[in-house]
This record gives sequence, C-alpha cells and structure tokens, in this order.
Amino acid sequence: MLTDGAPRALALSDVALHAGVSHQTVSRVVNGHPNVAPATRERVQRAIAELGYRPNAAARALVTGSTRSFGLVISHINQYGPAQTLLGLEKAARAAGYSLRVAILDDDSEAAMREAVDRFVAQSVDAVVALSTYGQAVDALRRFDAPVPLIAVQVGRDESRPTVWVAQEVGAEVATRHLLELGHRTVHHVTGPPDSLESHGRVIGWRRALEDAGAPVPEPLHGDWWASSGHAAGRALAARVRAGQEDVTAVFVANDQMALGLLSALADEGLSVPGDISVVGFDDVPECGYFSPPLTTVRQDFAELGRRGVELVLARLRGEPLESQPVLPQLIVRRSTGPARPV
Amino acid sequence: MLTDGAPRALALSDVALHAGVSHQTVSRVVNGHPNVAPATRERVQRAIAELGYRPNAAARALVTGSTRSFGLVISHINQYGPAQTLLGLEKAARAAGYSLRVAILDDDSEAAMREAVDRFVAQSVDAVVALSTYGQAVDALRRFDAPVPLIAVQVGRDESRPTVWVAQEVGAEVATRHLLELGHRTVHHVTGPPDSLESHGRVIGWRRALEDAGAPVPEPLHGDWWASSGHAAGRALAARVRAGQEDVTAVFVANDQMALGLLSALADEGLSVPGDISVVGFDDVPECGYFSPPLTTVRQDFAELGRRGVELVLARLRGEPLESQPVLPQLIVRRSTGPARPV
DNA sequence: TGAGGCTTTGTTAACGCTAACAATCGACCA
DNA sequence: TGGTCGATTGTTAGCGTTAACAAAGCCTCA
Repeated sequence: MLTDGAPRALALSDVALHAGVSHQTVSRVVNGHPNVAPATRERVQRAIAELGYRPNAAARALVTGSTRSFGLVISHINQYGPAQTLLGLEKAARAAGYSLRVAILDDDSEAAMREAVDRFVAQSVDAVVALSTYGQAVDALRRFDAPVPLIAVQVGRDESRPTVWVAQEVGAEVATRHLLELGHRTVHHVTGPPDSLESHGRVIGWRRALEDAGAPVPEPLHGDWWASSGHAAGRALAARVRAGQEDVTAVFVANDQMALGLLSALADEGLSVPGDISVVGFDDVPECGYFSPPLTTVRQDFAELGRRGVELVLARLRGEPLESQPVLPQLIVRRSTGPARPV
Repeated sequence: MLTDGAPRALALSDVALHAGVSHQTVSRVVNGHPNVAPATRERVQRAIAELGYRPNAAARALVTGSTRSFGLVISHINQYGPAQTLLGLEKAARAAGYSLRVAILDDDSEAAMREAVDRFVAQSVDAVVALSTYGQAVDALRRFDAPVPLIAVQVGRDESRPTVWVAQEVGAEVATRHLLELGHRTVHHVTGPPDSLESHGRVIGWRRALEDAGAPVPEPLHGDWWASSGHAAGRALAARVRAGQEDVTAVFVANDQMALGLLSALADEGLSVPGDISVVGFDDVPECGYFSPPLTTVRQDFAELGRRGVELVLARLRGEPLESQPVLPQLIVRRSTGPARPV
C-alpha cells in the first residue's frame, strides 16, 4: 500500500528511464502510435508492466482538452426507467473507452440544469448527455449553447438538437387501441406529472387513438408517477362508477407504479380487474408480471435508449451527422385486460 | 454558441488581463485566499463574472493531485436500493464540493472490481466508494491496497476498512419477532442470492430470532431478489402446505420484490394473506403500500446510507478516524401480517 | 556513391493551474 | 527618521502529458 508518505505516482519519465528511451517514445507506445520499432515497443511495454505504470488522466486532459468522459445529467434516478437507462449508457460508454460522471438534478429548474452542464464543461467532459424530461430543464436544454456536444435522451423529437427517444405516442396509441379492440366504449387515462414530456406524449397518443376510433374522450385524471397518485386516481374512478355518472370499463395508466396503485384502489373498492375494469400500464417494470392481476403494459427498452444515446454522442464526436431515431415501445399483454362486458 | 472554430476557453491569464492584475492574484481570488485587498478582490470578481470564467478542472487536478471527485463503484443499479443510495451519495458529495464518477460492475468478480478501482485511481479521484455487496467483489475490496481512500458502503462491519452499513440482522430479527409475536409457531424465509452479504445478514437475523424464541428453524427457500424468484418460492411453499407436510403460516421474504412475487403466487394458489399466511418483506420500496395486500416490511434508509458514506469519506480525507456506524432499519407494519389462526 | 526519402527517436514547448519565493508598499515604533 | 514587519502583489517553476519539430540512421535508386 502506498502509505502516508506516498511516493508520487509513476510518470512517463520513470518508465522512460527504466526502458532506456525518451518519455516521448513511451508516450507513443502508450497511445499506440505507429513508427515505433517492434523491439523498442516491446521493451517499453515490459517496463510499463514491471513498474505498473498508468497514465495520469489529468495531465492528458490538460494537454488534449479531452477527458474521454461524458457527463450525464439525470433526474429521478430512483425510478426504474432512468436507472435502467443509466445502466445502458455506462456500459456503452465504457465499451467505447469513455467513463461517466453523473450529476443528479435537485429539481427540474432551468437553473439546476444550467449549473450541472456548467460544472461538466469546467471538467472538460467530451459531451454531456441529458436525461431529463421535465419542465424547464428541457427548455433550458433547447436553448443551451454549450461548448461541448449536448445530447438529449428521452426528450422526444427535438429539431434543434440530437436526440434519442421512445415514441411515447405510439406506445400510448397501441395501449389504447388494444383496449378499444377488446370492445370497450372508451378508455380513461391517468396521466403523469404535467411538466413531463413523456406524460404529455402519452396523453397525445391516447387521445389520438380515441379520436381515430370515434370514441368519446373522457377527462383524464392526473398523477405524479408514484403509486400513491395511482391509488387516488383509482378511488376517484371508482367514485365515478358508483355515482353512475360514467361507465368506466378501461383505463390506460401512464406508468406501472401508478397502475399498481390503481389496481390496489380498485380492489379496495370491490371492483374486479379485468372483470369490471381493464387496466394497461406503461414501462414494463420487472415486477409487473406479479401484480394482482399481472399487468398488461407497454414495454420501453430503457437500456437500448442508453446505448443509442452513446452511439449518438460518438457519431457527433466523429463529426458524422446522425439521425435522431425513436425506440419503439411494445405492448405486453398480461391478465389485467379483458373484453368489455356486454351491455 | 462556440462554433466549430471554437476559441479556446478562458484561462486565468485572460481574467488577469481584463482585471489588470497578475494571474496569481486571480487564482487567489478564485480559491478564496486571504491577503487580497478588498478592492482588488472585487475587481477580479467582476472580471470573472463579465467574462464568464470557470477554472479548468484538469489543470487544477494536475497540479494539486486532487480532482475533487469521488469514484463510485456500484452494481445492480437497476434495483431500488442501490439507485436510492446513489441519490443520497451524489447529493451529499455535491454539497461538499465533490463530483461523482460512476463505474457499474459487469459482474461481481474480483477482476471487475479491481479494474474499476484502477480506472478511478488513474483518474486521480480523491476517494473511491464501493457499493457492492456481492461475492468476490467484496473480498477484493477487503484485500485492496489502493493509493486512495477506499470506503465500503453496505458491506456489513468490516474490521479492515471504514464502512457504512445497514444492520441487516437487526432488521431481520425485528421482522421475524413481529411474526412470532403474532402467534405464529415458526417463520419461513426466502433468501436473496447466496453471494450477497445483505442476504446473508438477513438469514442470520432470522435464524437468531427463531432460536431465541425456541421456534423450529425451517429450511429456507432461495431467491435472487427478483419478483420471479419470489413467485417460485411462493409456489413451493404452497405445495408444502397442500402436501400437508408443513404448517406454513408466516414468511419473511428478504426483499419486497420477491415478496410481491410470493404474494402473487399465493393468490394464484388460493391462499389468503394474511388470513392463511402472513408475509413480511424488506426494503420498503415506495410501491409496497399498494401491493395486495399492502406489505408489512422493514424500511432501510438508503439515502441516509449514501449521506453517511460521504461523511465517512470526508472524515477520512481530513484524517479524522471515524467510527463505522450502522444505519438502523425499521419495521413498517401494513396489512400483510396478522395473527396466527388458532389451531 | 551520394542525394533523397522514409523510419525511428529525441528535444522542446506548450496546456492552465497552484505553490514557493521575491518584491513592493505602508504603517508603526524605537 | 530609519528599520522592521505585515499585507499585498508579482514572478517563476513545475505538475505529466502530447504535439510539433529536429535529428539521426538506414535504404533505395540513379
């Protein structure tokens, strides 16, 4: 162990001395430059191995202006989607020889986003990947003039900036159509928070599917992604049913957590799923096959999102203009949806 | 926007020129050194603001040997606990003026751990926080001689290295005792993966509580943290019940996801919770109040774990020896547990 | 056999910052 | 009034690396 009086770490010059060459030759070997005689290269490599030399990243960064790292700005990491995306991103980044630094936004304000990007810029990251889909932070992103490539993940098509996103509308349409095809007269909807772009996209898809089918468009209920809000929405729907105001037989909930809360509320209210009401979620979290009943939902491939984000960054760094491309979600039918009861 | 022919970023000397002082004076202002005349300080600060100067982190790191950043080695980020801990860690680190770099382990091998720590060392991070509780990676950690402080989070008491951890045994004991106090003759257990230290700790606590109460210790069932394995365990238990081999009335499941799977399996098998069988989980994920029925569980404060991890790192960097301290888990009683049926 | 060109190696100068030291300026006291 | 000390500011060097250029050695071909 390098104890308290730790000798300073090895430098190129130490290796050079050991191998009997100049430090520049060592540098060339380390960076795989051509025009190093095979014998010399081997000697240097042996010296590197013997001494256990590792290049100093700070010095490299200073002279090259590149740290071979990306900054990831993220919020809501404690939710399944973002965490999974982070996983895909880190792996892809590492495979490409980049490391990842993360900044978690305290809130979705423009100031927080700006501050995070700024810190990354000062750290000379090669690119910033922003994975935030909320309110002002997104707007900030749109307007940002950063001196590094700035890639947005999961922000929906953005004309001004390279983007990777899941086609939320398509997923919502598929979910809604699935319910309509089961014979439901219409489909109710529990949204995510109002400042979330994903939530917005799902509302659009849901509405479009209803309109295309000529079905009535009921007033949506609003949630915040968490199970508790889904529970509240479930109680509200049950109340509507009991009051005889509306015939609620199908609900499309904007994510699986809220769907779980909704299922729980419906069970409390004595309504059976899918007997009385069919429910579709969104995300396909790993647990949702074990809800009561197992949840029909729309799968998003979050890890793929991360991978494509890195692809986009790399293309951008190479100067190739790459198309923004949506990841397509997929309907997973389980047992929470069934045919409408005959009237 | 800094366009393609981007002018190089501002340096100290630019600010110095603008303010009419030497670059060193600017450096002093930036670093809050004393002995700068108030008037000068203000002039420099104005210049900094006007030009929008931000110090170059790489140059600083090169000369100081410190990047003011921590490396976080983590695995299983896609699960609730690790993600939540990351959240607490990043926030606390940022508050202390440090930024976070993450490496996600591909597997829990020693090689993966070593590789990750090595990369961080080359990047001159000021400390490495390891958040991994699995198999060989933990052993690797124990043996590691890194030239930077290495702090382990959630690895249980470790004599050789500063550590923050949740007292798993205590949580498991509390959960088990809760069931025994409800009159259950014994408590069955579904474990996590065999190479997880958390899982191991929970087995110990469970067994101790049973032995202390003089209750029989049944053979535990084994899971892997995921809901599917809990489902399998649930079916296995139901089979035992049906075969009349055992009187299963209470189960302590090592995490909430598996408990969800178990609940689902029991429901499929026509067993009621808590009527026939009482179930306790572990973690208190945000959803578990909405399981069917709402799950009694043991809450771990993951974010607190992250915060304490940073505290420990900071103390270590200041040279203060800080005690390893456990975070205490807490029983949350919901509706999945009830009194044993009278025989 | 010598000029030209390639390959290989070395030398020097940055990159932007902080630390150590040097210099300047007042103020204060004997 | 001159010397001393503290406060303030400037100057220089060096962190470990890469890039640009220079030099040396060898081969090839006229």
